[in-house]
Amino acid sequence: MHKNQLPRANPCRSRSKSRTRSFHHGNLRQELIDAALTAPDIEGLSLRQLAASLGVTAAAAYRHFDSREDLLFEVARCGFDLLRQRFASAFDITLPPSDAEEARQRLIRLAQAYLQFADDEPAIWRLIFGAQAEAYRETIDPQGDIDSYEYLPAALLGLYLKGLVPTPPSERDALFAWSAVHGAATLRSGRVPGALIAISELAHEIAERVIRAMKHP
Amino acid sequence: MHKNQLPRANPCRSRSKSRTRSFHHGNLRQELIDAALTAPDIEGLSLRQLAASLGVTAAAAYRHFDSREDLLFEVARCGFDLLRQRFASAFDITLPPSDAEEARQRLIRLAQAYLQFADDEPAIWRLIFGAQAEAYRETIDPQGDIDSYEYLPAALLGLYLKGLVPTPPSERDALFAWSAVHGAATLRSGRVPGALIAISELAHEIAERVIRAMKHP
DNA sequence: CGATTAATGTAAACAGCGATAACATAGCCT
DNA sequence: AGGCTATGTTATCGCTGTTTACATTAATCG
Repeated sequence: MHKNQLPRANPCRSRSKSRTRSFHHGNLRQELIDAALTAPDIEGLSLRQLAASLGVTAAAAYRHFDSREDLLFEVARCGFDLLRQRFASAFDITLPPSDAEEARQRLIRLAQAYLQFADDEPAIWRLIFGAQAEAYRETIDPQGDIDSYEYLPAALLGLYLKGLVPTPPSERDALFAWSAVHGAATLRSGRVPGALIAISELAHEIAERVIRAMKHP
Repeated sequence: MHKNQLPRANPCRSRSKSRTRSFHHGNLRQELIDAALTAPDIEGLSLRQLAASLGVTAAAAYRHFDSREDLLFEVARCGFDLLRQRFASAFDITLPPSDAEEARQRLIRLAQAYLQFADDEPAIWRLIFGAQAEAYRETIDPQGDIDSYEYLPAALLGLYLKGLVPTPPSERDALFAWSAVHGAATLRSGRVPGALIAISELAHEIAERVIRAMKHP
């Protein structure tokens, strides 16, 4: 008596046009999530307008979500997955870095992925790191095999393995590095004056300083 | 024909019970702002409930604010001022640091003030650094003589003056330092696992690393 | 195949919201 | 005293999230 045995394609950002045929709808639920993901202000979304934009009544959405909050929660889950995918294309976490230079590049590319995501998807960024983010983050378990939180420690460990820093990275090293990147992304997305450097440059800058801060214990 | 000639006490967090006597109200406007400042979820506030909590109709609020957004804007202004006051009590910006140790302490205390504010006033923190923060920050000019943005550069300059770092702080040094502190505060307020160290310890850690990152250009 | 049932849509209603307009009164100024 | 302005109230509007009752489609099963 499980809830859903439908062949609902990939859970996030499914490209499937569904069965397209004139069924009631096909696969609302995912289309609602997808539509929300592309909205300019996700948290400010009106459920009625969202439903209407898909040619459907607001009440129809309640066949798939308990409440507006529940919908936003699922949107956040997909948002997290999109971020994780960006991390995944920054470097292959299953392989160790080939040399010191690649270890450094991994950190830079990770920072860049973070900053670029905040830039490309400000609405999603605000949703998953904004006001109610705790609630989401505490309850969301990773979609794929690899947790997003593993990438940064992995990158830092690579620095140590290739001799760029003298000691194995501690949890605090990771926390500091994450703070620096997250803060930079936040300030940038908030258009704080002075934070508007080019992303690649900013990523370099942060990575270099993070490494430097780890050099002398 | 200026808008308000009333003796409305201090603009932010006035303790005045107003004229108390049974006038229509006394000084709504400020009481609305004050009540909003102490709400657990400022952005989610209902203007009607807020007004009702002061024994007043919602429409009354529109005698003092153009809209709900306008009210939140003023609340944010006061929130910024509260943060500035915390900075002001971290150190006296009008005096140079007495020695190297005090220069270091200034940075630590500044970071601590930042983190403590996020901890003490999470709702205000979310309001002024949250979703629509850009709009607020772009339009709000400093209440007092000294802009909040001056403290961090001043603290970094102190490091240089007392020989703790070899070069004068650049704008990027300030940006990186701010990113680190802001990111740490954000992760902490978001209850990110691992970010829940004691504040004073965290402030130390960040300050030390920021200094370290500035040492080798 | 045909009937039952579950899944999924609509329509109508509710209270609460931000906002506006019309009206009432308290307190100040001349 | 008389009038003006500031500040409140009441009534109303359209929109929101949410629920209820009903309709229809698609899947299941004897």
